[in-house]
Amino acid sequence: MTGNKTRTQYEARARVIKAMAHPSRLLIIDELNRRERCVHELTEIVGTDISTVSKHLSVLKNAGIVTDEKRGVMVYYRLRVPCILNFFGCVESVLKQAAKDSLSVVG
Amino acid sequence: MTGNKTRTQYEARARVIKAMAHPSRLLIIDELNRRERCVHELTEIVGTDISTVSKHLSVLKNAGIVTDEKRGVMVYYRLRVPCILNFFGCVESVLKQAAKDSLSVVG
DNA sequence: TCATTCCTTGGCCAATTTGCCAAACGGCCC
DNA sequence: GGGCCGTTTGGCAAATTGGCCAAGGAATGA
Repeated sequence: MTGNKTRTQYEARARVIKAMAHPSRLLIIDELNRRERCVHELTEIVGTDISTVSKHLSVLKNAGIVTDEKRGVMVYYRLRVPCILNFFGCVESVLKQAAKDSLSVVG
Repeated sequence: MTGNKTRTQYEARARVIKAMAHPSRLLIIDELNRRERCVHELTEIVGTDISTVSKHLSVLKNAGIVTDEKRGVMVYYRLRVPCILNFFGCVESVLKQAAKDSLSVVG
């Protein structure tokens, strides 16, 4: 029964994946892969309102993808699971394949 | 924008990831990794209305994750990019880490 | 204490997503 | 043609998301 994967497990996975499914959050993940960053820095990089970035970060944090650490007035975020980046390699494969067949995803 | 990646590229990636970000679609991907399946079979596995499954499949297809092939009356779907599955390994890492800190994602 | 800086939260609105039902489409066989 | 089966599409309601603005902490320094 629980032999393999339950619906609950798929839901858990989906929550993690969903947390990544936004351009700004992907940008944030990419940036945090380089080094930790405070919210203010990320806001400049992303280019939207700081409240919006803060909400994106809380989505990522809630999904277990990033951690935060308060040092003084600043809150520094960093990636919690480095392998997230391999992930992107695969997504690129999809996009490359899609490009061959000129699907609309490639945008 | 800081790096060599444009917003457009992040949007393309997000579209692919977003297409995966649903429990039923993850289940479908997992199943298609075993072997190709027609819509009717997938409907039994997923357990929702066939029209709902069909829409999930069109999301996956549009993202370049699956292909379909009509043979007679049936439409068979299969994975287009096998590495999608490695992807899950990483998601599991996230969940495992999250479990350690008992975050809510694990649900 | 007060002001400043950094960040988070609440409120609101527009846009998107998900599910079902019902209807349409497309092969196939009689 | 007519009927059946497998699949897709349209339409609708409920729920979720993403963005901004404004207000609410929390740490620091004057």
